[in-house]
Amino acid sequence: MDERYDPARVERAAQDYWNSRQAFAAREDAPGEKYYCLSMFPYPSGRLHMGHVRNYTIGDVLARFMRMNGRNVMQPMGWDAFGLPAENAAMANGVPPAKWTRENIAYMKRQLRSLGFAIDWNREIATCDPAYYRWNQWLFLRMLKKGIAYRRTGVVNWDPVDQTVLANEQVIDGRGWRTGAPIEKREIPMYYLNITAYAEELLGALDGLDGWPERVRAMQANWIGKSTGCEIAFPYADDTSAALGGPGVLKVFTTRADTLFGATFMAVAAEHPVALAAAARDPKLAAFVDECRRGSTMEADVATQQKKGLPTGLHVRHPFTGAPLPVWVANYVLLGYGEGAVMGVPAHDARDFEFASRHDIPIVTVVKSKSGAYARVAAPWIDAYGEPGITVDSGEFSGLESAAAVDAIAAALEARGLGAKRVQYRLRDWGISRQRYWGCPIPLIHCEACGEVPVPDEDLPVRLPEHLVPDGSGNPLAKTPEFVNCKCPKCGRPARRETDTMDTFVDSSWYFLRYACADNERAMVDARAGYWLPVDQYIGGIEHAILHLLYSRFWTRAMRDLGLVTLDEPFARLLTQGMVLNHIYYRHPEGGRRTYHHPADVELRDGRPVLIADGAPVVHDGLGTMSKSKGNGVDPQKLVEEFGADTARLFMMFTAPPEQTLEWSDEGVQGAFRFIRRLWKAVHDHVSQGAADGDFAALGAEHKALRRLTHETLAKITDDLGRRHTFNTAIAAAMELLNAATRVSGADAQGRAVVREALDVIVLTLSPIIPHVTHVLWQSLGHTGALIDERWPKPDPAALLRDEVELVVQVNGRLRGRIRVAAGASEETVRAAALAEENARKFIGEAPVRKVIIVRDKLVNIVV
RNA sequence: GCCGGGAUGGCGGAACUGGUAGACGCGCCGGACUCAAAAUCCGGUUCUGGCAACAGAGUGUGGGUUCGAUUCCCUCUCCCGGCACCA
Repeated sequence: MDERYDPARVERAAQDYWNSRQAFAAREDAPGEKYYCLSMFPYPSGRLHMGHVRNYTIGDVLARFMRMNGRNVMQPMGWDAFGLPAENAAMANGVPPAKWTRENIAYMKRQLRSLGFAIDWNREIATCDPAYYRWNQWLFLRMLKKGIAYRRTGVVNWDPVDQTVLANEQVIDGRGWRTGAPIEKREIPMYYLNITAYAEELLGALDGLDGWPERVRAMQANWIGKSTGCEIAFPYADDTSAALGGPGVLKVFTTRADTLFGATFMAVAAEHPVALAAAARDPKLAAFVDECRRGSTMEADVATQQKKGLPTGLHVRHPFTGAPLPVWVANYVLLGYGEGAVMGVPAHDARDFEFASRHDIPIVTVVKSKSGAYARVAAPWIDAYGEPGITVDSGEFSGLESAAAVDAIAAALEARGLGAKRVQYRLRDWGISRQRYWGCPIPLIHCEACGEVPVPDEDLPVRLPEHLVPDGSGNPLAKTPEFVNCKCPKCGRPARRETDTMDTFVDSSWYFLRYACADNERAMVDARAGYWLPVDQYIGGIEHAILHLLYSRFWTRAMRDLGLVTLDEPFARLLTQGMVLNHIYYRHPEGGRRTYHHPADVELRDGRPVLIADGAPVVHDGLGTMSKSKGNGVDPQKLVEEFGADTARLFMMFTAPPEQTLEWSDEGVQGAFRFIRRLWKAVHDHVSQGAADGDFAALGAEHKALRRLTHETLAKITDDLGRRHTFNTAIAAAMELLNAATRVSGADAQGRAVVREALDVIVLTLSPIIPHVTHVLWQSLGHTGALIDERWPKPDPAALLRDEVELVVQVNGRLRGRIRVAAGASEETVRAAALAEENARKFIGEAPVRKVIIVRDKLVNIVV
């Protein structure tokens, strides 16, 4: 073998071997239990970034590990190819999104191949291919028929200058990102998927997802947001009946019906009918309603904005006392949640308290919390005011515990027909219509005579014309007559094709099913999906913890209810990897724009960051995700060219556990490269000494210790890779073993045998992480078979036995000494040895020993 | 604002079920090799005191439970992810 490690040569050799044998093509009839290993597919933005490298390396390590453990592994890859960035690139460069996207895919595919991932490229899909998205359309029509999809109006951001709908991220401080024009809200017809019908099931099934991180399950549960409460109807007072043209009720939903007697006002959303009716007669109110409607609908904005309100002058009546309650319009009440109206109980709700204090609305205490001995709620607000307790001043419902009061009040309301207990979810239905070009067309035709008509199955897919270039002023589809103009499938008269496209979350909600049968042109899924699904291990960024994963769980169930799959949950186990960060440095010249500088161009002088080029200081802006705008990205391509794919993979896996954020470090890359070179040299030195045919029959203490370490390390790496997914500690253990193996005196036959065994174990167990170099080293070590076809080794129990163990001796929990005792020594022996330990005795002194705690094979704690 | 997560040497991190804090790597310091440098190899490296043995302090803040807490409970601070049209 070569004395020098040459990554380019090694990686070409290994990849040529795998490619020539189609080593990673997955077959349904191959032996072994199936293992479907899936990493979230990338958006083809142009170049791979480090987050991708990290994501796909994690998946690849698991896929290769499982393959060596006898599993029939499938690891596919594809492209989340529709979306906004392609339209932005088109506007900037005048290139059609289709061309831009396909070129990006070709380039990124080459990059992925260079990293040596064990991917079955035969199953590759791109969501922008008609062969894929036709099934979006096909399923959408079935959902429409079954009532899972439906049409209603929804609110969008409207840029009045560009005459176009903007995404939330294109709205900056309430203005269009390109035009700077104040954004208006518009209500337009859209299609929705009835995910709320599945809320209960999606919530309940979280308990069974024990292969998912607890935090993701918690986030999903909170997102679904089930609350059990009470619907309460407040009858209109005469003024409100008059304004709305007849009697009626104002409905609210509350989880705190026990505070009903503390309600001193009502608050409704700006779009609520009562608000609109009042605004019609009051210009000031109309202006306020208008202002609210212009404001952001983003939850974060709504929650942090100043709470504002105006009285409508109208009233409703308390359902029990009949007392009139003023109705306010408030900007913190959303039409989309609950009934679009809330009852204001300032004494027991922090938000209502703030609102009432500002507007001089009375505060009436009706619950005494068990802990707080207050008689009356008064400023400042304390959390105890909002806690449940015993009701007071609540008529016939006084003196009850909150829970009992809720029950009693709900029953009384129900008897009067003014309310009932009800379950409410925070989750909203999923609006999938996008007024954009680069997405999957919604397969509907609008006919003046027949209304909304589905495109017949035989006409699917509705193909997206690929030559268009968006210019930022509306959806180019709508301006393309050959797309829009069509015949009504029902009556044959001229009709208009729907020009909205689908949310890209639709594309990603079922791609994992399509990998199982990507070549099937006749059906969306077939029996092979039954074989491969569910995904055994899904790997992706934590930023997808809620939306993508929840939509996929819903979509899978929808397909189940349409009889296409028998699956409930698509992803059995989930690993959410952390982001890849790098330092951010910038300069901010007077009156100029910030200029960012790459961390590689910055060094520390006397603890202060300066630009190497001119030695003048730069500002350190902490750590952030690698991005073009912050100028702190590192190109995986350069990394692979300079150090090789194995170093890139090793660095990613070693530097942090997968779920944590990972900090980029050029020195860390060097360290990873150095380790591979050290491993190469160790194998080279070993094999250049000739055969290693000694046996393990009568080893000396030093060789016995190395052999024990070899098998302890094997056991640890197996556990770290297979169960804990802590690749960093697995690598650390392999490094320790290499350090020990290169230190042992291995010139004699037995020494050579134990060193050889250690090297075999290191090469085998690191092969999922650094597959290229280990592929070549395995051959150098004299093995004839290919490493990828080897079985994962098992530790030899005999090698793990110890004669002696070292115990820590503590006095009152403080470390005072160490003792060595025979393995399996009795507690009495251990106790006596500990009490005899010299340093420990100094600390025991004359004091009587009160207790001795013995933790087997670990420590003895003497309590005095 | 709400929901979720995090904070350990100079740095990334380890300590898995309450039991030796700092594995492994980086950086730094010293040495070997070299005409020299790079590379490589060997040794040291939490802080304070001490020649040393050893002692004291120490896991973001303040408190609690325990023989024993980085780990469990409460409080606060700061950082990160998500908040429904970025993907």
